Amino acid sequence: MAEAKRAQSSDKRQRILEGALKAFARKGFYNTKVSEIASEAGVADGTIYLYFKNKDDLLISLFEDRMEWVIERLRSELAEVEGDIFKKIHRIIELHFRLATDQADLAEFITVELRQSAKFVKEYKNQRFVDYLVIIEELVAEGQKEGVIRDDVDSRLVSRAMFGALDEVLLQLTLSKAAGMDVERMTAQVADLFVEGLKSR
Amino acid sequence: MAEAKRAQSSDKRQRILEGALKAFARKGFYNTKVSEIASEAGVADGTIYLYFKNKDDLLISLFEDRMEWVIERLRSELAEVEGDIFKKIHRIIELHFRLATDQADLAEFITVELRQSAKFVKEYKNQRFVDYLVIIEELVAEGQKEGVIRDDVDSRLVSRAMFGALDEVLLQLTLSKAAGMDVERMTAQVADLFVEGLKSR
Amino acid sequence: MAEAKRAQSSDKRQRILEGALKAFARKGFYNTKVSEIASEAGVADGTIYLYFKNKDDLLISLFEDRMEWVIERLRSELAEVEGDIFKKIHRIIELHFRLATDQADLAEFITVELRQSAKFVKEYKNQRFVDYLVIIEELVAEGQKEGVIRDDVDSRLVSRAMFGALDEVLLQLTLSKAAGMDVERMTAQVADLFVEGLKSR
Amino acid sequence: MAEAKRAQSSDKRQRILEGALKAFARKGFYNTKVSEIASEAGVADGTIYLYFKNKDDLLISLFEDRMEWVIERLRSELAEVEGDIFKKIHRIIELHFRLATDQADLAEFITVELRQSAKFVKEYKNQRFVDYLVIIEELVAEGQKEGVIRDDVDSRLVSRAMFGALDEVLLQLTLSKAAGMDVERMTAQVADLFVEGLKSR
DNA sequence: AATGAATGAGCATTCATTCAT
DNA sequence: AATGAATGAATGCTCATTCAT
Repeated sequence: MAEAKRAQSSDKRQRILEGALKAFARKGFYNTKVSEIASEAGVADGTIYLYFKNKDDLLISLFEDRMEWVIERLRSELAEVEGDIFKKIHRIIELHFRLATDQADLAEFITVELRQSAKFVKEYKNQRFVDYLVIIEELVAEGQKEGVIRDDVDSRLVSRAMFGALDEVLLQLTLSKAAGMDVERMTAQVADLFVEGLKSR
Repeated sequence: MAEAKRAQSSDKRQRILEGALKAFARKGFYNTKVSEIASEAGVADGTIYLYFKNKDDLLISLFEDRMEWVIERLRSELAEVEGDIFKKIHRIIELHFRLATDQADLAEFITVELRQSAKFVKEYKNQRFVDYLVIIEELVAEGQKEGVIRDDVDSRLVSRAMFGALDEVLLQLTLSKAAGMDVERMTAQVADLFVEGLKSR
Repeated sequence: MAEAKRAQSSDKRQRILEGALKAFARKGFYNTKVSEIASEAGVADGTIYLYFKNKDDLLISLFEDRMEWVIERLRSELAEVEGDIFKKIHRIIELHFRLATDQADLAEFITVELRQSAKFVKEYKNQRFVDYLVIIEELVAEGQKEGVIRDDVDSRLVSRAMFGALDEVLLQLTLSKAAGMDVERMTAQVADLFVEGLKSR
Repeated sequence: MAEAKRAQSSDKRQRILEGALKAFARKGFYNTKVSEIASEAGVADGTIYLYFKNKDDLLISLFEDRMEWVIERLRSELAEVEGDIFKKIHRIIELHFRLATDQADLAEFITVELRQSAKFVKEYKNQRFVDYLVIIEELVAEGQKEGVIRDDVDSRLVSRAMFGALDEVLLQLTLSKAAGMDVERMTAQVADLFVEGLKSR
């Protein structure tokens, strides 16, 4: 019974997060009413406040939850990659772009809301996002140690630049839902761009 | 007299735009009250509505105005560059990053608000932003025609990726106001990353 | 419980309508603030919008509600009248004038706001008001069929004229709150005026 | 020159009054912006305040001006009437209804705004309107003295009732602009109604 | 006298949050 | 835990009026 309850609770919490994701993706944080999230989640308005402190907290929790999921997936996929650093970079890019098709709402949410949140939900240092960057950063650093990646670039800077590039392209992918983008080709091109840019010569 | 009046009007419009830029950069569009913009600009609340249809229009007009300025500056600086395509790409990056120190408010505004606006002010196709991308795109295309840039990447995709990278790094520069950043070094590194990535081999 | 809730809701709705009636009667639609209605009704400002779409809708709903009540009362009183058509006309007039003393606010509201509403809330065809007119009209038509009312007048025209006369006198009664008015005498005189005017000879 | 100026001034004042009449008739007092009146009159917004103290004063002045004109016309037409009191009553009614076709804006304005003004522009006792009523009242009193009108009705009450009847029918005429109302027939019927009602027997 | 840009008080409406049930 | 009716602070926008030119 205790588990049942927890399961139920957790189920409700998840439904609220999903509702919020859908709504935020569609209309953005500021244009989404709490009541819309509630109705999307199939719960009463007040119920949301049993699981989240307020609307801001809901946004933050959503980041935590989804970024955690993304990072976990990234880590596990990277672990599977056999081959050199550049293969891994390729995989990161592929995974990033795949979001646009696999998880359109999530892609839209991250690309659009990430910046707002970083800036306006002051007390919140988006740690998950930092984690994501660190994965790239460490990969680059590793490549540098191995000598396959040039030494004259700052790995943090590179991770930022790469994330920015990926995110912007993802945004484009997401917004222009219509066009039959060839995700594979895009992945190949962007990966190649960075790989060539990063190679030691 | 007519000119004086027009000058004064235009002056008031400019002051409102500046007030809006400052306020939006500081608190974001949704957290900025019209009355704050007014007081920042030193005009009455109602005066804003003599120059702009509503708060949304003010945001859009601000984009138009500032992006136009940025593009103009980019064009004129690019025209001055002597040397090959890669020198020009270097200059674009330099100019982009210089925003963080020269025009902190503008940098903050563009990096944070650009995405929101692209998405929620649906009827507004941010033409100026597209213009900016096109400049990069054309540069890449030109390089491809000349044979110095690899042929196997889509110039539009590259322009997106590059803009994303620049913007994300700029955001970082802007948020971590810690002066410590060596803009020149960053410019050099990012430029080199892309140049190497783009070179024909 | 469901009934209790509905009763309470309906109670709140009624209180808002009463508050609106009082306020509109006192200061007119345009000079009444929504917050005044709320405070008169003992609810929060926002609560009004749970029951009415907006201020206009509140006005219209108030008409619907009160005119319905007036008409119901008129119908039931007419049903009680024993005697000829003229007795019934007498009763209509009496009832109309009695509003001034029995329901001063309602009288003031109807006499003053009816015209405004008819004209400016264009999409609203004040059906209740038409219903009221029709009652008079049918009475006249009935009298004509019976041969006791002259045939050479249009019953719709007469109903309009009679309503106008009653309403104007009621307005006077209402505005000059000086109690001195002898409602019975007025009723007698106006009734006699119309009865004599309408009689077949 | 002085006359020219005065003429010009007076011309501007008239144009403002005409603009106000048109605008008020179309949209009512509260929904008409001062700037709309100004543009209708072909003057600047501020100019209106050279001729009228404020928007209320403009409304009052418009009443004064137009009612004065109506009364003057009524008096002169009544003076022309040859025949008994009842002929004169007939003429009053005819004149009243003729407004609907001759001066649609004025008719609309009077029927709709009269009541508002009576109630909400507190300091203003609409003397012109009272004058109008008095004309009817005196006519009735005269008829009573002559013995042709029944003695048992209060002439003030009758004047109110008659005005109300006329005004309501006029309102109907005005609002339903479409229907090819037969004004003459209506005049005849309403006049006959009151004449028969008022006759001594 | 005339203008119309500027003002700023005023107000309808929204919506995150609470709390009695 | 869950509900959803109720709250009331918050704010974008309007428009009568002013006043420098």
